[in-house]
Amino acid sequence: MVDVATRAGVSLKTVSRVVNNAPHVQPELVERVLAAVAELGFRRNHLASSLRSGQTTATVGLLIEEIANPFYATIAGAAAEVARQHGTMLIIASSEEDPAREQQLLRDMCARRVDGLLVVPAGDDHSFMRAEVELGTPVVFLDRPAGGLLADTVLLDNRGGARAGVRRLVEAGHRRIAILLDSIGVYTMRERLDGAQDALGPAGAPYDTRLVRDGVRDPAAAARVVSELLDRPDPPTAFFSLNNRITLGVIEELHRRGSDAAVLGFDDFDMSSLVPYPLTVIAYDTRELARTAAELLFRRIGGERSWPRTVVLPTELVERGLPPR
Amino acid sequence: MVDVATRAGVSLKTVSRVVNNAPHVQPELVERVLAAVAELGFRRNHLASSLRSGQTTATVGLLIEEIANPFYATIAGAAAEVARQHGTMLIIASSEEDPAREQQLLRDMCARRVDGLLVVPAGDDHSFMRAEVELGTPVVFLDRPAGGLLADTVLLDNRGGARAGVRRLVEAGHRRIAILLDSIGVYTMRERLDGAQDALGPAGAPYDTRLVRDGVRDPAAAARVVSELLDRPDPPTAFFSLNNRITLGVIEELHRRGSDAAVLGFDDFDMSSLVPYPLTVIAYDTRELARTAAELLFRRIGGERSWPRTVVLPTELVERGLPPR
DNA sequence: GGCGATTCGGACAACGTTGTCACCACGACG
DNA sequence: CGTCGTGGTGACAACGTTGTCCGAATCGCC
Repeated sequence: MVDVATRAGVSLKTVSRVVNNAPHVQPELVERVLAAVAELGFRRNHLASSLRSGQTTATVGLLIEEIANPFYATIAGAAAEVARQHGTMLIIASSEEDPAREQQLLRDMCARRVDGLLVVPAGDDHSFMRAEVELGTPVVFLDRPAGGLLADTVLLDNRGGARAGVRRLVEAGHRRIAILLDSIGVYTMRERLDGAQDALGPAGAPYDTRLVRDGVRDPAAAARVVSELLDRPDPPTAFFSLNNRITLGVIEELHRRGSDAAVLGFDDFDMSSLVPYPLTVIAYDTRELARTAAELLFRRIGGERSWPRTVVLPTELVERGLPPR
Repeated sequence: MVDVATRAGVSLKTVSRVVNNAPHVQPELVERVLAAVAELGFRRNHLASSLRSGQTTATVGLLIEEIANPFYATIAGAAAEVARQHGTMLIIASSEEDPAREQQLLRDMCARRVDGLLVVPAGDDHSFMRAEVELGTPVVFLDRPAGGLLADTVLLDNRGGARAGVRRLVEAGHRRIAILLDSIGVYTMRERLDGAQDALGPAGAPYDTRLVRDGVRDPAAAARVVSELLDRPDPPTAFFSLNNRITLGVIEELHRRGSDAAVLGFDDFDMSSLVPYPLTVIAYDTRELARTAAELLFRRIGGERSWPRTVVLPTELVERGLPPR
């Protein structure tokens, strides 16, 4: 900027004013400065600018589990769009479900003085962020609640969705319903399982722990579990899979065997039209989840100081076929 | 830092040394400083640090078309992983295929003084970046080449892949091969089309422009085009779709009609095992594409000064069935 | 005990920018 | 004719950190 000022024959400050479109600068000087800027290829240093003027870096951080996962990619896309509308850049980092890494990444983002944070929590204790939050960095949690920290949160109605889906299975006459899940350690899984339990008991369909299988990590594992369950003397007539990776394996195995068991899956499918099986899913709007969280974040950044709130977004039961008992 | 220094009863500089793990500080003073840091909740300001020490911000920019698209999400994931190995954060932005927006985003990232840029180009003129590149910001282009700028580039062998695939169709006896593409304006599409042309001519299979359809944006459009082509008096016996969105629509329509035409698709499918159709695809390793580009970028950031190079990664023909003519 | 070498702390400036304030010229107003 | 306000400009300090350099304390050695 000093060089630009020298070249244009004005003071440093005048260059600053021109660069920031400040008023009260003679049009002629503006011309000269802009010419010098162009000639010297001057680019304003955003770091120095943020440092000096203090408050805003026009950057927000997004912490998710894994960028390549379509669910998180959708979240990132929606968050990036909202950020862009606010003239803000997005720093994205993956915790890979590792609480230690989550903590380190969040600290690093804070060190970069982001204006705010959007977090899909991995760990279950976020009290280490209390200092930052109290110092004024807004944080919005999404998909899962924070642990040990009062903050804005946007969730899906996992429990209600599971309840509605299982209720539907029961209405169709199913009583022996197998439930396959990834990991009971994950909040969303617990909620979905609780929802299923809510719907089973009152309906006279026992919640049979022998039909609940935890630790189903991938489609292949799901297929094996389905196979094993179908070989029981009293096989389930319906399968509720708690995420779409599992649903995929369930369908493959049922299809392979020519079974007509009903399938209910949490999470919708992109290519559901191609799935060779009548499939009912509990769907939700991932973009809406991220958009809601991001908009809440920017309201906080904009200065909104109300009490932290938790928003729960609805799920929808999408029936593409449901074989009765 | 001043407060920490006061509290620990040392000078500012000593705090700086402790915070940066510099040698030659008495263990006892280190203790005191760390205690003060903890008590006051001090966090180093990464902005100020980068500003002062000049060169590195430990941040790189990634510019893609659209985060939510699985192809770009995979790229982002791989790039983020490499970045993490280098202790670097990733700023991700979407150009949405808009050259003007691409330019603005790249400028913005440069203003943030990123250490380097990973770019999937949207526009076809990147000469506006010459100044930055010459000033020392390394840039690596991936998936598509830059326009009007000499820079490192990592590409896929689109042309070779298409050639091999179409050659395979021809070997299976197909002569009337329809080709469906998104937009001829996109580099990768042109390359794939050229590859197909390479393979058709010499094989005595005419490159029939009536069987080439541009502007097929989504699965529904693809299905309509397939339907129309099949209704011709002399329908194609094989379909080559130049991206996987189109492949999806082609398969849907063929499946609906019970047609036994062959399908060759560029891009692999996640759920190919569920696709109710024998499908041959030209596959490639998206993660490898991004990893190669990112590693090249970090070598540049690390100071490698060799002549810019272009790396072309191979594609692979994956046959999951190919009905003969 | 004197001397240089080693070790470590601290004062100061600088990174590139912007906020504050002061200044100047000019016209308006009493 | 003097004062006041206003538009236009610049000098200076400050943001939070780190590199440079100087000097003080300590140590070993002759």
